[in-house]
Amino acid sequence: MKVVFMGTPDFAVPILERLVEENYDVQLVVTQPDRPKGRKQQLTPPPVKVAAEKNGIPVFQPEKIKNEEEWRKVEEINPDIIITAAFGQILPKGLLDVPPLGCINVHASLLPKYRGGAPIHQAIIDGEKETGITIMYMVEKLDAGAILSQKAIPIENSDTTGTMHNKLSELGSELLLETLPELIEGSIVAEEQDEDGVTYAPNISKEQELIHWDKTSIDIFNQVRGLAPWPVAYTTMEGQRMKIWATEIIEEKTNENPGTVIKINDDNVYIACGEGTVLKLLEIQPSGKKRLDMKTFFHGAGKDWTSGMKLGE
RNA sequence: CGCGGGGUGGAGCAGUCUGGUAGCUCGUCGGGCUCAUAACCCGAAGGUCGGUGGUUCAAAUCCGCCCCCCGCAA
Repeated sequence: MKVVFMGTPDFAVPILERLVEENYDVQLVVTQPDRPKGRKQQLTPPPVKVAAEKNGIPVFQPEKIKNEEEWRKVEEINPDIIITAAFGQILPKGLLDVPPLGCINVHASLLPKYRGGAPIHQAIIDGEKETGITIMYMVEKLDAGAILSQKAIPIENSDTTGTMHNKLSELGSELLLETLPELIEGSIVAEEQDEDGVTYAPNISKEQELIHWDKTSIDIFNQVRGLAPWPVAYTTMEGQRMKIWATEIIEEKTNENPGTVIKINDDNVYIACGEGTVLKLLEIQPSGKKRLDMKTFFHGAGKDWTSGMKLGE
């Protein structure tokens, strides 16, 4: 059985690798073109490309798979199935119709919730207590196809997008390997998504990275861990940008205005949030500096911090 | 050549503008106090000040080139 795998970032790598390990005949890996990355704008291959080359699988990097001359190249392989995971491009109808077993996608949410490109981030930002993996058929509309299988896992308070990303990537590869045999046998029945339960998780925008201190400590706590380790929530201090990597909710109330540094003792810093709630900072990163825990920060650049200062200005 | 911050004992920083014996908050090690301690007191070790070339009687500090880290932008 010929498999074509389509994926791009780290999330897709374990999924591809497990397929190869289980001896699925992955004949072609389709991934995004190398993109300039970082300060130096260095052309960097996507992680999936690296993994594919390591396994000696041919790689195809179309600029736009929508273009017929591009997807026809995939058709030439005559794949029995196309499996995607965070590919980053929408497959055109013509290509969706190519494989006899269909095109299936490994998506990091419990569909119909969180359709879109940032399901893990959004679930955590929303304070969800669980999320999961959905494997579904692909249709023209984004993440809207009939569901083949689904598996949930809890989101702990200690989880961030980073930790969930790893857990879900692993869960995704497991679920895929469980689902594939059933799909091939035809013993599985796909279920249409409940359109009433649909929510969306579009890619994180710049605005979502800024912390609004008038939100409650719980909301900010969730925002911070939902954006860690990428792209990371930030605030400002005397005009300087400052990333917030980790926080802790404090069960106290305050009358201070949101954003005010209300208390500093030793390495503990408490910030007033909305509705009188309080948040403690654990790890921050001033612009141009490295990520520091508060104790370390106060040994150096944070020496002059005093209560009464305001964040977000 | 995209914009900007930075590289100073193990950590985080000051000192650079106005060259002249390298400092702060911690950590480490030894000793003391204590029932005890992450607390307190006393003492010690530890730095070619990113690299390289230059200016100078003298360079962490001024000038040139290179390397690395980070924030923004893409």
